[in-house]
Amino acid sequence: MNSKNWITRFEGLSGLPADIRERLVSQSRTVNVPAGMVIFGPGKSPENLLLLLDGVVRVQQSSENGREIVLYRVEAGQSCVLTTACMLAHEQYSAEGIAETEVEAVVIPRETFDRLVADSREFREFVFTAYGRRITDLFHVIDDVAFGQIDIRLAERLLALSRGGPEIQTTHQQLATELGTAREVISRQLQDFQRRGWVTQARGRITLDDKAALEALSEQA
Amino acid sequence: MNSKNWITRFEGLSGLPADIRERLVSQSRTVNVPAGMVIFGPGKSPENLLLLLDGVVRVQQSSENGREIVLYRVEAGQSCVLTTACMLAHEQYSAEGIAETEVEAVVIPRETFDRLVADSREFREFVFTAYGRRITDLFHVIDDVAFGQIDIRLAERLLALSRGGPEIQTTHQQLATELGTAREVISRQLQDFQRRGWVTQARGRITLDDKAALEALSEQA
DNA sequence: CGCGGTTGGTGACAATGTCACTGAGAACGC
DNA sequence: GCGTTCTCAGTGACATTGTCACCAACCGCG
Repeated sequence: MNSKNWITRFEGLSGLPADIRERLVSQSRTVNVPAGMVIFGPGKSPENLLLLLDGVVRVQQSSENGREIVLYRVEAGQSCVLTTACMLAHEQYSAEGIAETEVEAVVIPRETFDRLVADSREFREFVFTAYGRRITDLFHVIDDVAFGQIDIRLAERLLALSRGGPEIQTTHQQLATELGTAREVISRQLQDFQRRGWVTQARGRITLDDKAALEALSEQA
Repeated sequence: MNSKNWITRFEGLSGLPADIRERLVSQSRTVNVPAGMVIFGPGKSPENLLLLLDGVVRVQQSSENGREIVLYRVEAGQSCVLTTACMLAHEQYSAEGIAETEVEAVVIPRETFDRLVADSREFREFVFTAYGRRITDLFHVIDDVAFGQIDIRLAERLLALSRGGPEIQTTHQQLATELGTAREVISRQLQDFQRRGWVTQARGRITLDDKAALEALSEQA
């Protein structure tokens, strides 16, 4: 990614006036982060706003007893905005962000971010729109966890993780973390799906044989 | 509330420069809302930022099957910031805000809000700090719902709702809504607490007889 | 007083989570 | 190759929480 035209990759930024674009580009830099790296987390508060050019960042929360739940994912073309609230509020984030793949991102320093918010209505709109989406995501998580049934949630998540291809590389434990439940629960549900011929399992790998059926189930939500 | 000095009631706003304070006061107005009124919700997106002078707004989410859960409360001296993300993002809020008591609030129009964010670093800090708190609240809700045990959560909530006095005016159904669970679950837990001598129940009313015990339980979290 | 709506109690059962343990593959060193 | 060790998955027993159907006590009101 050597181009200065990364701005065009962000829907909400394309309308920025030239001088603001100039500042965005000149006062930021791009970084590459290896897969698996913890980008921010408890005790490691984010000092910058990240705009993802490539890769995926998974944001999850851990509880004391060791269980975890995935809150949302930040994908290429999106930004880690929620961290800005924490970085400007100097507050401790209880969630952590992990590079799920190799990640390439634009780093905008706190100070630059603040000035852009001050100087550009379009940038403000970009930021608050991104906030709105994330907050909606969080509401959805709460709804799911509080009221959703596991089989439906699992079907949904399998489809979301499959992304076109029919095969998913994952363990039961990882799926349990996705949904904030226990591994055994996932194992049983997957066996149920397998009995019905909807999926095939192998060690560390799940094949979706009947996506239509999974979709039908997930739409009962 | 006839005073123009409501600004002093907001921690984060006291540092605003004189001209900004002037604009805040002149371009806003105060409203009084009766208890029980729905301030915003699905199909009724908020058009303004609210700063609460007095009273409490309860923000909750409802699912299709009729169950509900309380997300957080906005109290005097706080603001309904999360609505700003939705109002600027033109996005549909799935949560609703209800005046839990009579409410007196300052109304800041969208346009004024946007300009204040642009022109004042202190105001930006105020806004993002408020965001940070709310988001932390949401994380806490997710943690609770996903991993918390009911008895502990109920004890916590009883203490939070009691606010000094030992008595709470509420029904089992309302408590169920607080925690996103079913009435029967609350009924059983309260009976358990009663058997242990921690609370006394009457129709629509609960007395906390042994707060220490409830606190001990809630701190097992 | 009787009536209807609200509130709370209860038992049976379903769904999910917890615990303890087993066995099957994969990875590694020798 | 061969065993050792670790990760991953399967299982039964049980605890907790949620669902359903129903009843009883209480309240306000005509």
